[in-house]
Amino acid sequence: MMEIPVLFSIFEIEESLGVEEAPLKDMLRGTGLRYTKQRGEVLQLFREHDTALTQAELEKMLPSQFDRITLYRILRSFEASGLLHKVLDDSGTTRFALCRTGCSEHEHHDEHVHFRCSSCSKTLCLPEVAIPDVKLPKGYVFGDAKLLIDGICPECVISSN
Amino acid sequence: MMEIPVLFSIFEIEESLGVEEAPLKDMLRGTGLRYTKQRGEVLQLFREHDTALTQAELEKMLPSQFDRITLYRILRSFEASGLLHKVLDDSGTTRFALCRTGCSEHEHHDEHVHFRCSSCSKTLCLPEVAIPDVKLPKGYVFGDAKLLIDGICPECVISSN
DNA sequence: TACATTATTGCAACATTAGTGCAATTACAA
DNA sequence: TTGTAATTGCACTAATGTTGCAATAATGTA
Ligand SMILES: [Mn+2]
Ligand SMILES: [Mn+2]
Ligand SMILES: [Zn+2]
Ligand SMILES: [Zn+2]
Repeated sequence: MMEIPVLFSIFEIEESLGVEEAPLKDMLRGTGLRYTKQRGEVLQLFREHDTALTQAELEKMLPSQFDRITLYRILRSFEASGLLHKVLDDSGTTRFALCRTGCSEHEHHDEHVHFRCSSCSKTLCLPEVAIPDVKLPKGYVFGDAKLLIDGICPECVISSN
Repeated sequence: MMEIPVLFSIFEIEESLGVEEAPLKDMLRGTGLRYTKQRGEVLQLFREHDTALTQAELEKMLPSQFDRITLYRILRSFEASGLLHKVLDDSGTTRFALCRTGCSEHEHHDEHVHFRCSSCSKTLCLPEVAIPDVKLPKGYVFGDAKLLIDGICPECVISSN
């Protein structure tokens, strides 16, 4: 079959993906994951929000409606490759948030505090707040720690004035 | 109808409930909850364990098999009256543990660390380990904190020698 | 003890979340 | 362009969470 002339450079093609899509591709490929429209949309949502999100919340925000199971598997694969981390909760549903630099498929480094606002019920990552050391009783071997603080977030404090 | 003679004193009746049942009654009534066989069994299980338990785990341990919904509601009512508190988890199911003294339906005082052993996967309450203070960024109002530490528990450390 | 009142239980029904298997489709690299 | 392997969508199943309501049981009072 005849070769079709190249109409666009690779850069023009990347640009045609939109402002954010090319970096998304890099982020995904950097972890060994293939880029798909669905994965791009999910990752983009996490980049637009600094909050931990549930699957249900994501479904409402996604630009294209795709299969629930696909989303389920995307979240798990993102976690496995160090793109997302689970955020502890006592609600019974799983929450994920974007990992900061340094997380990989081998190890997560999200030793920061999470904050849940009891007013707007958002769960925020506070990457600048480290989890303080805790002295465990004799015999316990420390692995890692997760800290969730409940309270009122700055936005809700302001709007309540 | 003829009056039936009293055969047992109130103390003998309480004793006939078994060693632990009378105190259970007191615990429940102290919080305004009625004593029932089902509630007694659930509370007894929590008293026998120093770990946080899921509904599924409780169902396997309960001496009498009663309705799933009843257990669901017992756990929620126990939490509401300050008998149990939720424990952080990322498995997707809710975990409860026995509250120490000082919790009421108005307020929970479980500012202690929880420890999850990655070997035996038990989640233990460490009431003697307080959650350290955390300095939040400007604008955030602190409510309360929950800290879960992953690692190896003393029992599992010993048995791995 | 008997009764009235009110809380609790069990059942039915439904909603949400989790998870697996497999065939069709798509991404990627040769 | 094409082959291969990863990813997706669909069907289906399991587990957990939640509410309404009628039957039942616990408690206080007479
Ligand atoms: Mn985070
Ligand atoms: Mn506890
Ligand atoms: Zn808020
Ligand atoms: Zn252990």
